[in-house]
Amino acid sequence: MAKELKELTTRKENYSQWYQDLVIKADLAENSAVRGCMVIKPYGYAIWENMQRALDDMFKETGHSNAYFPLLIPKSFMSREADHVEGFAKECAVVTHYRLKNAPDGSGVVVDPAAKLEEELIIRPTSETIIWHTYRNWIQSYRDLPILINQWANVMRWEMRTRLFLRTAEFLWQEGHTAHATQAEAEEETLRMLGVYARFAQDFMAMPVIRGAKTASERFAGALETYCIEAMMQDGKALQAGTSHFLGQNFGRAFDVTFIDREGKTDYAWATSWGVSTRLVGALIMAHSDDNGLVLPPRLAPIQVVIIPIYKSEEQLGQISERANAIAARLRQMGISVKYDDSDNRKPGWKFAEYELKGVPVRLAIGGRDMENGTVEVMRRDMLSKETVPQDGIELRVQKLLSDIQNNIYCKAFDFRAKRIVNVNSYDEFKAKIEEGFFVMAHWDGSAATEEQIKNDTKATIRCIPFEGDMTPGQCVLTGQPSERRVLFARSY
RNA sequence: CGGGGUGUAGCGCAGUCCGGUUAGCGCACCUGCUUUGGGAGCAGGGGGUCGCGAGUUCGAAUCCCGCCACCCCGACCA
Repeated sequence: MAKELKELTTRKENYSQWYQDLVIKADLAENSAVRGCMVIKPYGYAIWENMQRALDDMFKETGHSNAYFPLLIPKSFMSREADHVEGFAKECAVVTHYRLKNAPDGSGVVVDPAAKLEEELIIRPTSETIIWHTYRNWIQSYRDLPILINQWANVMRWEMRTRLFLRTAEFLWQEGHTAHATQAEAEEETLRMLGVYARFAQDFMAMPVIRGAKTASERFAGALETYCIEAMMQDGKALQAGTSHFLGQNFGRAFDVTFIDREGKTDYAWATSWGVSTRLVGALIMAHSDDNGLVLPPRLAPIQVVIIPIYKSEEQLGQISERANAIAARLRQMGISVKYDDSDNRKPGWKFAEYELKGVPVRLAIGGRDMENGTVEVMRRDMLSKETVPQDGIELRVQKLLSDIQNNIYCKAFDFRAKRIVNVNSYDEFKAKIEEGFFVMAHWDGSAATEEQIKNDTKATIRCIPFEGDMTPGQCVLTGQPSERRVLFARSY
């Protein structure tokens, strides 16, 4: 195994340490000088850009448009919706002044007390309030509805503890905010977008997810119903990978957004909001990586194919480059992103290890032997297996391989999860399986008190009430009270 | 905000207990030669407010006092 990777703690030893090291070694991101904020480096950002592109296409297909709303939100907006303010107040950064001045004693700059804002501004932790304030002016009639808008933005939540990509004080995300004339339409939209997220996770991230509803205590602040997709990381912990909220008329009422319906009656608009964030990059890493580094699904990999020459002289490099560039050009014509790495300050072995660390799905190596035989060595990252094949027809072979890899990574993640989901019927078994890192399907009596008790005992929370699965009634694993159906418990990030 | 830990070259660390030459090692970087099919070898070279401040001392990375920053483990969360 590679030298530098040996320095990494192994996945089993300390998973979260391993994760952080990997993010840094693979050059995705680093901690910044600002508390809890992250610098996303070019390679990490490229993954996010690929995610953005795919998601944005899906949003367009479902009729949404992008727009942009202000970063700063007047403090008073936050208090318009009671649950919303309760949920977010404790993690808001607040702008109180608009000017600095030189310190009288020459020690630097200080906040100018004379420049105190009459009303403080909140750095958005989410944009429901500013957006619904704006929608008020956009909506008069049912003919103005629905409004289907998405925003790509940064938000800030002053979290106590942060972790690269998974939880940072500032993060990048998209937030969809829609307004509808009827409850049914808004509910449909909520579920439609949850479906978009689930498809994105499975088809692009190669990450199977469980769809379901949050319990009342885990609901988004101000929502009537919160749906989510939950994914299993390789340490068995759950990661909430996306949420979609049915907000009812709460924000319509709070911001006085009314419209005249077909019958001429006035009603409040119905709302949804939904979002995914740069946390997905963290999810991608934790779902697939192995001890050699990242394993990126081809559909999101910034570099899908890397070509590495193995040469003994400048002259030989010239010949290999000619061949490699021709292959690269044909692959690019097929829409495949290719890097030809002929840098001469690294040896082939170093490059092999480096691109494995970075999760490049396919590696082609061409050396003197291959030039004589008309072959190329193909390595697939997901299996770490190599084979030597003819250069003729390599493009189609690579194209097929990329799709095989995409598929295989998904299957691997799916199998991993399947082995770690279990039905349990006793509290002892429950505790044991949670401790082992399982997703546990268990009966719950529906009360917040039980949920809380289980969380205190085991650190496991109800991740969701799944849409699919065992619907037979039973008895609560803690209290023995009647339960309509099993729900999903796990420890989570 | 509680409990633990760490600050020494771009990165990773040793040295601190028990004060004493010019502060050291690995990686990276620069130069040269040999190498190149799994993280190359040799030789030479550059790079340091030892987190900050104040103290003890002939002498402080090391001891005392104060401060700051970051990391890990909890409580909070996309």
